[in-house]
Amino acid sequence: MEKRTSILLAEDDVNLGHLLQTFLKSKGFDVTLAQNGKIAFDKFNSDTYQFCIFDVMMPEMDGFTLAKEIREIDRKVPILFLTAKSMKEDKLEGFSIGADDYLTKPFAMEELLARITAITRRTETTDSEVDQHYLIGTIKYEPDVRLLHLKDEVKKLTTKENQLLKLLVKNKNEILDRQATLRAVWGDDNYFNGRSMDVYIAKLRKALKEDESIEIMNVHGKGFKLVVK
Amino acid sequence: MEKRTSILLAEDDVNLGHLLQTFLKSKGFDVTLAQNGKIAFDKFNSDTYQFCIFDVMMPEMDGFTLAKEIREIDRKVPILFLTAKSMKEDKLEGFSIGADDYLTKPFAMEELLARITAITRRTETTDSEVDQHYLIGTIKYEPDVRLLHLKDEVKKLTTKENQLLKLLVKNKNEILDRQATLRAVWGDDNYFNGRSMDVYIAKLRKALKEDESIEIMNVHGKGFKLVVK
DNA sequence: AACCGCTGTTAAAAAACGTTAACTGACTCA
DNA sequence: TGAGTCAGTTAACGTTTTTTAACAGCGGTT
Repeated sequence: MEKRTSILLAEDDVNLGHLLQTFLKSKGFDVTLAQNGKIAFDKFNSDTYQFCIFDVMMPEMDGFTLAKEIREIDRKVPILFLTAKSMKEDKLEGFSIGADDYLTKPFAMEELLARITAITRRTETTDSEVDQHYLIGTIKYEPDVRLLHLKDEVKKLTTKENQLLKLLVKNKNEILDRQATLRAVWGDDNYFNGRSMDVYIAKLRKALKEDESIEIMNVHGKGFKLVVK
Repeated sequence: MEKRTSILLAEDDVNLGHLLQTFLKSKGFDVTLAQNGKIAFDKFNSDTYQFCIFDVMMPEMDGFTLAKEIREIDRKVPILFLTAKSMKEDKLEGFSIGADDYLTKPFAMEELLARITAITRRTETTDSEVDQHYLIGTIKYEPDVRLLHLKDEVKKLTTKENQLLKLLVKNKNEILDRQATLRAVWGDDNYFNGRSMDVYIAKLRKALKEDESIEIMNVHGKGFKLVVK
């Protein structure tokens, strides 16, 4: 079976949105269209994307804010901004957030395609296994199908377990920020969601405890860190 | 499992950042990318790195300031600067801070690699065990897993105990500056954090007291010094 | 000696986290 | 339609970690 690069496209202009979606699909990409930043953020956190294209100006949540939120939990996924303004400050702000590229409207479709392929070629050597799977110590983990291959069982993870573990794994050996995680997985970082997250951390620890070398350690006041000795 | 030299790369230009990250990863390094100096400083203080590459010009906190802060608490970790300017004053300022090398943009990837291997070869003789562990007198200490191997117990250190002890050990036999430590571990050097630090010094003294030859001595008004007789 | 800022230590208070179990709402399926 | 299941949240209780308070001692200065 052949899997394709999936792109998350956040664009509030429905006309342009559909146009781009149709074009990119015809070029062999899986394209998910989100009407605004909030929807895009939710989609990013519930599925897996290899690439992001964000319009800068959008209702609910603009492209910059969206990118900032995403960068807190994923420092690698390529982000390309679309903007009507060509102001340099905008560009600077975008790049300091962690943009990989920029395109000023109006632009040619082929131009967009060229940038996407340029960026994906750059990143695909290292990690971009399109069929995502990880090894946590000796335990195989497939986030896309939410499966954890234990010694004598294949454990099916729930949505929340999977979202949380995916973030931990993507940020292995680094601190996964508590607030950012709550916003990404629970949508809001209030007290109760915090407690809920702690419950899920306990569940994951239990699920992973068959491999002694795996530890989800707490960094007081900051977040959690997945370490494998 | 095989552990690799981990590099902290502070670069605000995401294009270049990813490019370098990808390249260095392909060459066998663990590379953590930070978008600006502040993020880099936090990462440096919560994880362990064998090498630093800092862009000089960055938002939030520039490469020189970052290096200065780090040099106050770690005088050994190799720092290599990337700069667009080739001005001699810059070079001088960088070297006076304690830079190990310099690279002026644009540069060839292989050039960077050559400098890194040159520097790591130079320093690895002394201490660079990639799998970090220290001996404080007779007590084994593993900062990455926050463990202190005492005579008849393996003590788990808390986040703060570990951060503080790591700094003391890295600055063994030298004065660990009070203000710099507070900024590194507590983020701010106000009065209460100072008192909190004194409490933690007391805790560490208690934890290490089984080995009579270890002493955390105070240097009035300056800071603390870990000495092993 | 008298003073004042700095440090040592212990205890209490306050947050933050760990864990288990009860609860809730949604869905399933006889 | 109503018992059963399941994911997720909330409650409850315990523990750990960190901060703040309180008091005592120390070091340098005048």
